[in-house]
Amino acid sequence: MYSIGQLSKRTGVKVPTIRYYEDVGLVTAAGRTSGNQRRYGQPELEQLGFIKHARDLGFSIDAISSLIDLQSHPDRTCQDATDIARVQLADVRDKIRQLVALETELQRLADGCDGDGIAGECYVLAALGDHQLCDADHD
Amino acid sequence: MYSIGQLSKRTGVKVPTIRYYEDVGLVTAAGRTSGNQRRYGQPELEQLGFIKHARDLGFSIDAISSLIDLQSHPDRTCQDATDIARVQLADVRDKIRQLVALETELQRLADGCDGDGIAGECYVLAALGDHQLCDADHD
DNA sequence: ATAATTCCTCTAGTCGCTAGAGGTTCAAGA
DNA sequence: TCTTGAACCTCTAGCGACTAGAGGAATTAT
Repeated sequence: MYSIGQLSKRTGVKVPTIRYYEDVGLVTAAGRTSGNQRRYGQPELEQLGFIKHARDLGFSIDAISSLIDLQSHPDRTCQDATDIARVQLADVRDKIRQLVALETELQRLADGCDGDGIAGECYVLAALGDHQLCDADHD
Repeated sequence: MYSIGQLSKRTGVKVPTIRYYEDVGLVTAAGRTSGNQRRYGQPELEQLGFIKHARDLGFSIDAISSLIDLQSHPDRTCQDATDIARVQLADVRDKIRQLVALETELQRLADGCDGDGIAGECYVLAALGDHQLCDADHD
């Protein structure tokens, strides 16, 4: 049996976060000692590991809920889980695409000025004020 | 003179967001008609464009505040503005690095299962439950 | 003049936590 | 057994950057 602190150390999920997950119903309420402290077993450890991994991959709490539902209905087809992963993948690719565009512009921004000038003629400020100066391939 | 709605259309910043920016002091409070409606001129349009552009680039409200301070003190050196941009650039690169790692794993996740199986033996669910199955180059 | 649209303020909600106050329980050493 | 100190408990409030909705007033177009 693990206390919430031990569970936290083993999974890397912070204590208040575990309690938060219980609050929002992502994990089922843990058993308690006579003194009202939470106690966890192996299954809870594994489930929290699953959640941690999914959160690290950027899945929303909602998406993770769906995945957990799937786990507890193993007779349902795998399609749903794959769909959730694909949506997530598309999302990540979109973010990458956007960030790379931003990287390019920020690079030009940071390079355009050697930092020696005065703010009145600063390229960074000018570029931010005038979208024309950038490649305009971001939003 | 523009109403808040016209300003919104021209800048692409939503009406409630403009009011929010005024609330938190990012833009100075607009002038009002006798009927208490906000009215804007060209300088406000340009400043909001600046803010929009900076937000699109991922600058925080705080960072933008600093940049605006710099604009209004054009005698200060450009160094500060460049620093802000560089920090932002480092941040973006870090995010890209992380996302690319995630992309790789999600790709494998989405590919591992053709969606025809049942959830009980779904690769997505298994992979999320067992970090061993992934390249472990993310968090 | 009237009707439709836009505007106003205000409060509360979103997401995924995080921080802090004030109090209780547990585990280990003396 | 007692004591100490760490870990636990609940509860409320806060973060960033908005977004939504209620209820009402002003503006604009017909």
